[in-house]
Amino acid sequence: MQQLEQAVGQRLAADGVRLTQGRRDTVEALARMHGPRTAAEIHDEVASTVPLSSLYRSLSVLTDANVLSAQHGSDGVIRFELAEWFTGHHHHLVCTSCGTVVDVTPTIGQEKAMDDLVEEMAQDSGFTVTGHRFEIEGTCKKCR
Amino acid sequence: MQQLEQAVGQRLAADGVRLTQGRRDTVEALARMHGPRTAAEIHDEVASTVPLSSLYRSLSVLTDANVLSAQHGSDGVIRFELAEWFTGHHHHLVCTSCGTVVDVTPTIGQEKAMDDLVEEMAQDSGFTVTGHRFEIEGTCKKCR
DNA sequence: TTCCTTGCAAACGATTTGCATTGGA
DNA sequence: TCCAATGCAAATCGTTTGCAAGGAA
Repeated sequence: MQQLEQAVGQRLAADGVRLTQGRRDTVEALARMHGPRTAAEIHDEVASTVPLSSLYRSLSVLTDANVLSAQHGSDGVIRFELAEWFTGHHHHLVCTSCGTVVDVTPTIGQEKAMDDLVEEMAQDSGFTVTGHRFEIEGTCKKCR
Repeated sequence: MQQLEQAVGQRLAADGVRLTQGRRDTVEALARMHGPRTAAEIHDEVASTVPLSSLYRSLSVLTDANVLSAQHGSDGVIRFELAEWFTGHHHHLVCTSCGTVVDVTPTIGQEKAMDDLVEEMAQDSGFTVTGHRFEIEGTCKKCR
């Protein structure tokens, strides 16, 4: 966990901002939680030390510094998680009923197949491909 | 356009709701606009006949009836477009610089490959897969 | 009549911001 | 010291809703 903290510190420093206790708590909570979480969910974990408005500010700073990545869910709420340089490349399974999001890590073969698809499909669009987002929609156990 | 209207009428009827003038205007504006549009953008087109709150209600009814599909953008705003039964199944190429969105229609083979990937990746998640969203990120000609 | 629909204004809820205060390098 | 960071309350803004009036079957 110290190495995570150190890496976070460096990324923040590169942006000219500090790694404060509140930000440390936020990153740690998120690391503990595994997967995308809303500000409210994170706040439940750090409420005693970080008020909601400060949490939002931390999340914003951390996302700018590429420590976290943010995704806007279909329920209109933003979910945060550790960026891929830490968690590894992955995709999301989203429950269209309750909004729950679960990480799915593709095998090398799957990712290769996906990259090939991406290249093929973008072929004559004039775009330079820089990445992809793949989201599997479904209904989770609880909602079925 | 009459066939679109008829199909819309049927879908609404199946939900026990009416195809009113406001809803007709909304669908037509969207058909004219090609691609995902926000409520505000649609409202600009129909402001003289449909107040914003009614527009939101129409969009909700139309989405429930599967006449439209809604997507939550990375700016937290909902964008609506004609559902795929009308536009055909497709994915989006998004320019991460200017936000431009281009439709990409996969070939049968590509879509098959994608479906296989989806099934594989969702395998032991406990989710019942209902669909997928695939977004290719890149830089468009203009922004390069 | 019986529902569905509409318009307006007010309510909501997640997120953001102004401002005065605190704290770390 | 100096400027970023914090805490609180108030403001934003897209979206939703209550309610009374209007409309189609």
